[in-house]
Amino acid sequence: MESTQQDGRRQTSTERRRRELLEAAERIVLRDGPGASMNAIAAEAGITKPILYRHFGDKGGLYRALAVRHTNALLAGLRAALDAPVLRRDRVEATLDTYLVAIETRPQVYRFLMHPADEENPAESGFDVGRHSAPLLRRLGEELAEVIRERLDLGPDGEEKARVWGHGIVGMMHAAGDWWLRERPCSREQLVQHLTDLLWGQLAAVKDRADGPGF
Amino acid sequence: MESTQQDGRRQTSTERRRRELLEAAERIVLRDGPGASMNAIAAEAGITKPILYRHFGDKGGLYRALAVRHTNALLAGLRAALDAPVLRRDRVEATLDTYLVAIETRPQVYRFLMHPADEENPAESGFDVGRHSAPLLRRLGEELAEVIRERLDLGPDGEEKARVWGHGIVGMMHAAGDWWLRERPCSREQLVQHLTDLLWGQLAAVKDRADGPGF
DNA sequence: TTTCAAGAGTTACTTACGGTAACAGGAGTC
DNA sequence: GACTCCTGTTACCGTAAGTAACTCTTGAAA
Repeated sequence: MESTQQDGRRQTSTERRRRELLEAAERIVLRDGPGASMNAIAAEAGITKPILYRHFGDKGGLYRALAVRHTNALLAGLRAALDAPVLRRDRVEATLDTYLVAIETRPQVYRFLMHPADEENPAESGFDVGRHSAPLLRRLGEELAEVIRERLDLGPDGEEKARVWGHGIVGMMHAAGDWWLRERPCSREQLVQHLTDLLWGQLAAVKDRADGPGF
Repeated sequence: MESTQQDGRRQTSTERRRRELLEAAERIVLRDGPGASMNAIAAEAGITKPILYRHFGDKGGLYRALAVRHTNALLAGLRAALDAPVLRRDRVEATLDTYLVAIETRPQVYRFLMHPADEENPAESGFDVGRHSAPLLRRLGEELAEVIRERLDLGPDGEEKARVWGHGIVGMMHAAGDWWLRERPCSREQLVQHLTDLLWGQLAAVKDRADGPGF
């Protein structure tokens, strides 16, 4: 009994330490971008490199641990919007908006999670670094595919179609959000409306221009 | 006159050399992935590092030059499909298919252009490197937005909507293509059909499942 | 013909970063 | 008291980006 409790205490102790290290890492990554060095992170935590390596294996491990944290938070929010008991179109709008609010309110975290390149000063580290967008986007795509599959009646090849749509819609949301966050050409509400219009078939329904070639 | 000709000859000479270096770089990048070292590239070209730096400034410059090459080739193909004098739906299908054929036939080039991480052996270079997807995707999005704007009558805020749709559709194509290329869950034709169905408003039109909650 | 300018090329170096021994306390446990 | 485990250190290795300083060749111009 006592030994079990002891093990428990030790476990929580190392886990707490790990959390502290992750928080230090996060501060530095938010300050220096994904190119932050292990030395810098260790210094911020008040220790030296080898401890980081003992906790996270390698730099990828540390970054993965950081990414998992934020990814889980984002996914929880999206799941809630996706499961809301409202009309389909409202649900789509709510989900898009949830995602956009997330990237709008914490752009640094977003850049870390999604954006590989063009960080900070281009003279740094030669070219670029960091990047984990692919895993996150794939997770999002699979989640959405599952929701689509279990909600919609897509006929014989519905399984396949649901997955294509899931990844496609996530990609649309991601690319549009990335561009919007960079250029801010319109309000969030307008962006959501435009995207929902697109998903609601307006591309097929809208007329050709009078003056264009118009096929 | 003679001096002008001289300058011309010198210019073409250095440009030819630059092209040769880029071709060597391409061979190595295709062999070693985006983590290819400048030393390896120089060796492949039969020279040493400083020459590469004189030609391209830094590693980013070299990679950018490589990316521009392929990006231009891809864009030319897409523009042709986008401008074909056929019905709108056929044009959309042709454009999607053109993109998918490109990434299917030269996946290594695609990975280099788009994909930052998960290359090769994960133990290399600590974490990951390379990446320029953002510039390419942004260019594609802007191109598509222009086509949409000049072809379709989108009403008062059509300018804005065209840009949102351009980036959104490109993102959809990219994400779906990336996932498809990795998992190959269906034929290219089926993928094109599913994506076109999505863009044609099937998400709005399709019925709820009989057994689901069905909002 | 000599001279000059410029490009191609080299060796050898610096700097920085990821990652790894090897070692030194300190706190609980048998 | 010896054992073990965790935390922490210093000092190092390998590799890769990027630079400085020098040489060689070539082609034009005086």
